[in-house]
Amino acid sequence: MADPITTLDNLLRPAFDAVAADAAPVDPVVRASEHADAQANGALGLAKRLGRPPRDVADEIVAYLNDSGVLDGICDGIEVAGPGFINLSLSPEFLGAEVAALIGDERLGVAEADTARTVVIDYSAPNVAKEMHVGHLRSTVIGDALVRLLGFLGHRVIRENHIGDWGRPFGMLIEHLIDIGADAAGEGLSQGDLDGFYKAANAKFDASPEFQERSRQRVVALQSGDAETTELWLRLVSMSTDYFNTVYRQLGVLLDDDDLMGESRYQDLMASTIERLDAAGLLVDSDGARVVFPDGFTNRDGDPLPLIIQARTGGFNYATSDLSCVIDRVERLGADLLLYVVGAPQRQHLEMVFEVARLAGWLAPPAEAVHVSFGNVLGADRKMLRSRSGDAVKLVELLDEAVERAAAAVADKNPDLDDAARAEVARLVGIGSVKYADLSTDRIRDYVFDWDRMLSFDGNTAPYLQYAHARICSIFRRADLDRDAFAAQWSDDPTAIIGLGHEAERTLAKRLLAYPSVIAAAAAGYEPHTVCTYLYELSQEFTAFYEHCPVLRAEEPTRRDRLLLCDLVARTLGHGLGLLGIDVPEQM
RNA sequence: GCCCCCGUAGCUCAGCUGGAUAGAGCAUCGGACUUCUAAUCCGUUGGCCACAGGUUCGAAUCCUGUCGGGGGCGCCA
Repeated sequence: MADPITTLDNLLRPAFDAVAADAAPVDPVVRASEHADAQANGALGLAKRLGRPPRDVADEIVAYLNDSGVLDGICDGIEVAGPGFINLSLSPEFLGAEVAALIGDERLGVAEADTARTVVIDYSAPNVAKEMHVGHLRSTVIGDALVRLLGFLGHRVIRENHIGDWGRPFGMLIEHLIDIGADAAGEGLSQGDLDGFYKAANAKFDASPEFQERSRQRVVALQSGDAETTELWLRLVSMSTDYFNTVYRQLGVLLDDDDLMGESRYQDLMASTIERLDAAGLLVDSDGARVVFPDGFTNRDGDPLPLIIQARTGGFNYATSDLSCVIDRVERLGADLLLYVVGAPQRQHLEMVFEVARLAGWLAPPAEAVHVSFGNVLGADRKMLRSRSGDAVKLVELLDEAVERAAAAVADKNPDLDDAARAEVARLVGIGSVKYADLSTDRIRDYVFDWDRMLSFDGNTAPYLQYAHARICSIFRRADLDRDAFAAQWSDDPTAIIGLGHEAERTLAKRLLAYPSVIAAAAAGYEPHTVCTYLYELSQEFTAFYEHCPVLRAEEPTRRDRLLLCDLVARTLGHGLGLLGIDVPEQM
């Protein structure tokens, strides 16, 4: 029940190698094809290497395949076309048996990774006492999808939420907390008015030299571990993280308090980090600051660009913190893959941090660090998405609006649902739409945020996929069949080969079998949108099947086979969306 | 000034480890509801894949340059 493309690739290799008749192995280059079920393109490259006409080489490979019989029962058509493509048609029996083998497989054909890695995924990272806005949406949603995806492949995944809970602003924030009283502050913060709190503190800081001085002293007290200051700081942090948790629950991501690894957690490691850099001979004094000059980075004037480890004032900065973080993840957690789900502007900084970590020997193969970068969320004007007031859009308000809009759509389209069901569907569809819109385009690009498009039931959207799933559930409800029980009934029956008499069924079977390849590709590139594209194609092919192939009214055994196909589509949709952190409704 | 990312249909996007006439959705126009949810489907129109070179039997895909958009470039995080 592997992807037939993979199966063919493996089976064709010996034939290509035999015709090549030398030691170098040949890639058959098997791809899905419009002209057949699959095409092997490798003969063209091989012909070049052998200095022979491509069609002759292709013919010889086909002859070898026919003589050896390796494709007997698998392919019922092998022919050379065009300049030397080898077109391969899969036999219905083979496809039917392969797809039937998925019925009893909870993993839908996806094997666990050969070598499990320990992966730290750094994502979300909101700032204490600051509102979560759309800027945090992408990191949180993409990171969550990667957590689920890599976890499913059997890797040991460690979630880390590197919240901004330390640094200069905290003197100001703590003093403001004291001024207005912890209870009043708690009330405001628990209601989600984090921006109000931050802005008030900031305004006071700008206006009052006396407040500035208090704030400066408070930072010193915080850094020196003053008990009262620490207690106030902890209150501030916990009020904020409580708020973050409500947003995470609303959004449906896995992050919780156990994943918090804020900047403050690395403060005690900083001194030794600097010592180790010094011992490695990497530290250089530059204008009174202690820096490292990794190769390949230059500043405006073309001079070497330093990574500043310790400022002239003696203070540490985020480079130091990020290096300590690498050490912690590799040495304490035993990670061999560090993923940073961080916006594209941080690229140079992260590359410098990674390079210095390599120079210091902290990031030695097989351990590696990857910047999983992403673009901005844009408004209709193609500029950074802003609220009407010009501020960043609050994430909670965005999510509330998504659910409201979905509720209106559901009420309009399916008035028969009762209030509770409608509210639940609206939640799944609304939140799912926002997440899907974020995940369904190549993350490296900016994307345009458009309510109407993401909530549309047409096109590559969450509602379209969710609707396909709901329709399948509806078929089983109509037949008074439990999906799981029905699948279980046939999962161990080797005679339950699914008949694929209609082209739409055949197309669906091939798509279902391609799931493992898609998951592998998505994981290899840290690209959730690969899964989205696949699920959309699956949904389109399902609706074509739905239009052309009656399920319940079909004669046995076609009825059974179509029900099994429906179940596999529903499971694949549910599973794939699940990997993206999106839930599927039973009805819509 | 240097570096990075992006540029595919009117709009929003796939395709980019090179493969046969470049795909979806929206929008346009024309069809399909006594039939498992028409929240759907089918058809139609629409492209010098930013531009110019190069590599190759073959380039949207790889290389170089140009143009356009965005971002980064020493003591904030």
